[in-house]
Amino acid sequence: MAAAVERQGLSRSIEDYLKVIYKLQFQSGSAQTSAIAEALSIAPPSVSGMVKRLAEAGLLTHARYRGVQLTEAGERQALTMLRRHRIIESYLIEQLGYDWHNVHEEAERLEHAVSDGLIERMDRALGRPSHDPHGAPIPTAEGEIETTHYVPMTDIEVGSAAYLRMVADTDSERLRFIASLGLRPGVQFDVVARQPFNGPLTIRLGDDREEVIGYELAQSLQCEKVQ
Amino acid sequence: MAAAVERQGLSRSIEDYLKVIYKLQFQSGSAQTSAIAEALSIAPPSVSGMVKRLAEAGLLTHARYRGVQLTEAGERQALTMLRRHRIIESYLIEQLGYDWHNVHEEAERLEHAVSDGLIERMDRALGRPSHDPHGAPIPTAEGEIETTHYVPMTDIEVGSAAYLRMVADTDSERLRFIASLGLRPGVQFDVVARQPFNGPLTIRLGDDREEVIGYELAQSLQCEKVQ
DNA sequence: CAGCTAGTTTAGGCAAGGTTAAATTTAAAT
DNA sequence: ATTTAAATTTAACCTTGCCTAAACTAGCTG
Repeated sequence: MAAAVERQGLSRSIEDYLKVIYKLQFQSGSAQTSAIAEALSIAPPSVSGMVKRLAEAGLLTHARYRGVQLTEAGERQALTMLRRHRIIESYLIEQLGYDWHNVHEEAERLEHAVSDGLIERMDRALGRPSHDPHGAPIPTAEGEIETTHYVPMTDIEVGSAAYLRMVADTDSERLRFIASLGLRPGVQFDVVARQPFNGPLTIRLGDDREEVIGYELAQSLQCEKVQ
Repeated sequence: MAAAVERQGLSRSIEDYLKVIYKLQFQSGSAQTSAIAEALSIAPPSVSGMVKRLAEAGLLTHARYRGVQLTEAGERQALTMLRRHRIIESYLIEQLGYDWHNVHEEAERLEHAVSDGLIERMDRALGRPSHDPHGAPIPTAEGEIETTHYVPMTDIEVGSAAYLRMVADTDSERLRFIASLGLRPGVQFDVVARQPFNGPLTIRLGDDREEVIGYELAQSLQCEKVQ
């Protein structure tokens, strides 16, 4: 079973698989072949092949025709990748003048090339942040991560207040638009109106400015209700 | 002939080949299969195979059983890699507290992952240096490079003065030792004595401190004579 | 409970970039 | 002018990670 668990240099591909599987498991509780393929933009049979190798390497377990489950070793590695990605994004924004919306691609490449030592130095230079600029929690070097599940903005009732906590970092155009509305992780707002049939929400921000937000966009904004 | 010259994403391997070939050509005027293999720590037949592909891609020309010659496209790409490597090393040392002797390996991985945009930002943050901390010239974004050939310390006559200009960045232990002697690019010194039969040199530094330097080490220290 | 569909896996291939062993060529040395 | 040693190339093969086409479950639906 636990064949070559403790190897150091996992390939770029393997690192990507583990990260994607972790995210799928976190979101929907399971990771299926087609979902992995979709997320990595590759064909499903390629996933079947890789999954077999990852299972042999002890990084995940696999029940035929059912999904896939990361082992502890696999999850540890996935969290390492998440930590790298989020620290790199933070560093590029804080220290090198990148914008919110154009760090993802750069981090996606760098995360496979940096050493733990470099991540440690970046982390120190940043003052050991707990979250990245998109609001995503940064796993610790020991592999611990805050697992709060926020709620989409569409779940906030009219009349109640909430904080915006997290936005997905993957879609550059979407991020640009979110920023143009003055929305950032941490801002507080009230939902003042919403239209039926998955219509847009109207929210009021701290400076009494009101913004209208389409349903789909609102779904992607992870929030926390004010008590 | 000039098949796929203008492609954007060259593989890691190809980038390494081009860089190594450029360095060999610069040092000894030619790049032979075995020298390339040696520099990349791979077997000579692997080089033959790759050389064929690189020639087809228009990155170099190849005369059977003779060496290899970069084309303009190949040289441009090699200089891009050199620029990346040297800016990354500079950045790690200046901005992230790395030491002289432990940046090479990290830069060797990062140089394949960074975008031109990131290099530009690092360059700006550093104040657009002309040389890296080992004294190596940094090619411009346009692919121009200072091609001064320095002389090894062993070529400085007893009694004359010179500047240390450049040290190789590849050997970590050697760099550590060089630093411990107080030697850095830019320091001036006099050669006060040398033993025959490739024996050690004695030099005097600015603060009148004298140091004895073995022949082999002295050969690796690139210097410029004071007029 | 039989059948269909969607999702998954197997089979067979391909390209990149390595390997070792054998054949060639160059160039140096008798 | 040969011979020979060293360097180079060719041949045959391996691994990784992807592909398409075809075969196979699982589980819903009638």
